[in-house]
Amino acid sequence: MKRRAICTDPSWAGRADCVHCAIRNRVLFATLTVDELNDALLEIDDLVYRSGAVIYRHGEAGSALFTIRRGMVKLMGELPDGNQRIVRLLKIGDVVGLEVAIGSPYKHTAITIGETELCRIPAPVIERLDISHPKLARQLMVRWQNSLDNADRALVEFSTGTAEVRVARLLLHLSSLSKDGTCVDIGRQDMGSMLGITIETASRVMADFRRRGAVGETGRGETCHCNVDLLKRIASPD
Amino acid sequence: MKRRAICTDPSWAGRADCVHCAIRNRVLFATLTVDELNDALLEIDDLVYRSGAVIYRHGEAGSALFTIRRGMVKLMGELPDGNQRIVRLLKIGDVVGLEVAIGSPYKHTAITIGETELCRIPAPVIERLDISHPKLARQLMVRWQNSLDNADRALVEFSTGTAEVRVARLLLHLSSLSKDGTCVDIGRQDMGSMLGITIETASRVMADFRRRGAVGETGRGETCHCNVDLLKRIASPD
DNA sequence: CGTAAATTTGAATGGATTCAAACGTGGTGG
DNA sequence: CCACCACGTTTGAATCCATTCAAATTTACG
Repeated sequence: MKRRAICTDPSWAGRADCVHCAIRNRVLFATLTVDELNDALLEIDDLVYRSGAVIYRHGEAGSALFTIRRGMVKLMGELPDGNQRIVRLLKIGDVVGLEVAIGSPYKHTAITIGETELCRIPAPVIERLDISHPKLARQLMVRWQNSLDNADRALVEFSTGTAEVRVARLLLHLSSLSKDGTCVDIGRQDMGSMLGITIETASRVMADFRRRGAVGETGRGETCHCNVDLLKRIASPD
Repeated sequence: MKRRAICTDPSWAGRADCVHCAIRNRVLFATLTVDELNDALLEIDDLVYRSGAVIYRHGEAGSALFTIRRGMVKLMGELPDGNQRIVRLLKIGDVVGLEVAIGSPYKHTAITIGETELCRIPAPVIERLDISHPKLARQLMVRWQNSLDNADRALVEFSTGTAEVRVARLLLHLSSLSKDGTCVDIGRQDMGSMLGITIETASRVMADFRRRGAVGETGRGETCHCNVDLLKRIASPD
């Protein structure tokens, strides 16, 4: 189930437009002017999904793409034999479901990690803006390249080396998303699915990291503190 | 070293334009008209690289992108600690170095597999066409999505499961590029680098496949014949 | 408070790596 | 033409890392 909300950001709660959005300079419409935006505003919803909610499923005809305002989204790739793997983790400012911009059905199943707030942008809005505002096309291309960089990173960093090295690299990646060393604890299941290892191995490595002081508790159960220097040394042994 | 050639395709040898190109409907300029193409023709070179040649290196400022007319290209991703991994294999009709279209430096090191013929398209040509012909922008987006699909596939199919399963899936992928069951033999080194396994393991699996009749010789040393049905059964065990 | 789900830990197994050596092939120079 | 070297491939044996299966423990939540 998903809950409808007209913007839950405290700084501009109650407004239904992107103009005053706190993360506007980081999202798809960064290059559009206020006037240009007004066309699209009426059709853009701000939605809050609970943790573990399915945004869309692999193969569905894509009717909209999304921008992440808060939280995180995992894209799941599925094998013919059933078991699946996390292909990418998307964070604040990232676009979910970019493929609908070229009329393609969704290529993954998108699931939220933690309570997540999304702006839902219907495909026709993109089409319309695309024709009238060539700058948006460039923004879309930048997004595609960004996704591609992430995908390549998942291959090179998160699918190569020992389990220990992979976990270290993932923790470094997650902690780089926030200023301080804190990073969201994404659960052993997701960790394993992202790194191509089992949940038991992920758990063992994390337990070992805790013993060695590479990670520590932050107090809140959802986050953990990372010893960046030590993790870096583990991630690329000289 | 690379050798300059004004189109080596026998069917239109000697011509210096794309209009009569045998694979034009599969490449970037498929949607452009003859008139629209004429602007760009003078600056587009047709180049033949020998096997194992470096087209460009990771981090270089991208001055051009390329279309593959013949042969194959591997994109190498590099880890900070030196060792590298094949991120993607590009085939006929694919674009190499798409990132220069948004002004980015090259994200990989691109190396040819077998003698390979490329059309070199300078970045300014893309920029110019992009402004005057909005259809090209869409073609570029389609290419990006294509690369993304390949990247995701590398993760889900080629980096998950046992070595046996991965090799089977790679052979199926390679054989799907040609009509019959033949597929280019990409060498154990590349095979391992693509699947995240060692050359010894790749060699052992291939030897086993030969014994079981999953692959056979074609006579020429560069290609091998695949038993698609058997490989499919190995690739996804029920 | 009690049940379901996620995490942790242990012990045995298995698959891939590592290190080593043998093999085949293509090219170079005597 | 053949010896010789370089290079990629193949095969073997020992080791190591991750998985599997199982059980215990903790956490989340109605």
